Amino acid sequence: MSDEPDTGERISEAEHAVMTALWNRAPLTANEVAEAVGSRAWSLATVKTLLSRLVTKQAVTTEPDGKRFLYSPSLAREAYLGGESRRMVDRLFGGSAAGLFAHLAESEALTPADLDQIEALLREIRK
Amino acid sequence: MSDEPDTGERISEAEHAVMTALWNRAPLTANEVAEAVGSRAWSLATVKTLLSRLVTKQAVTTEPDGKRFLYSPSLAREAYLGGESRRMVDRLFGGSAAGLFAHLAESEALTPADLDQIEALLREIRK
DNA sequence: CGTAATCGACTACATCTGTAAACGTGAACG
DNA sequence: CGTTCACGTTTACAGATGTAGTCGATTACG
Repeated sequence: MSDEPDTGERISEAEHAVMTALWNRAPLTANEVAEAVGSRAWSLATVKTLLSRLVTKQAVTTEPDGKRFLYSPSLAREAYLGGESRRMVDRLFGGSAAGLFAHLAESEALTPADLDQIEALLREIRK
Repeated sequence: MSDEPDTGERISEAEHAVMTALWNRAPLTANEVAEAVGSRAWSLATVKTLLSRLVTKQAVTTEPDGKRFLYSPSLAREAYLGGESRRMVDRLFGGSAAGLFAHLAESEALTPADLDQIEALLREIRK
């Protein structure tokens, strides 16, 4: 029904790490992605598998570059964050962002810096 | 290292639905849980499997009641929400709650009611 | 008492996920 | 020109998850 980045396909945690690398800098070769996600200590094979799966899920596109491929994110980071954070707020707090906020506040999960920024954002919105 | 509700074991989405039923009202029999999560249209067998897995994960405890069991949440809702929301904020927003908030704000995911509540909470915290 | 209903426990099985090796092919190098 | 690299593709496999059927014991009903 459309050729947009398929938002319906769920992206797993490991895949998300790959997406993050590509969101930070793209296009990248498989090797570069492997380096970029270095913290995970994945074998190159693993990274290739994840990239393939992401291509299948249409979250990443490829562009031939000589004998290899350059990978770029097709799914925008914003769209992904939007979907995921909405899912989470829905699932955990019945869709109430205020519920989430209340929880973070109660559990001391908010740093003073967070509070300042949030306050500033609120003022901005209310302006 | 402790006999507390095992926070380490991840709870899946389906399992979370069961936990929600138990958090809303407990103890419940397997049948009652099945009714409580009615929206999911699971067979009773499925609910029983999920309950078993939750017991294994030590997120739910049982108490014999004649020939059957009464199930109660062992893992507190607050603890679960805390863990999950933290995970999400870490994963998606590099640990910045303000980042999450900014995203929700930008994507128009905040209702006026949310804004009011958050503002009130902020004032409360700052008091 | 015998049989049916009820329960939890065990088993089943297709997907998805994490992780990676094996394979085939074309390019680069000696 | 043959062999080794470098890549993408295919295949593998264990563990988690979604979903549910089967089994054995126990209870309740007739």
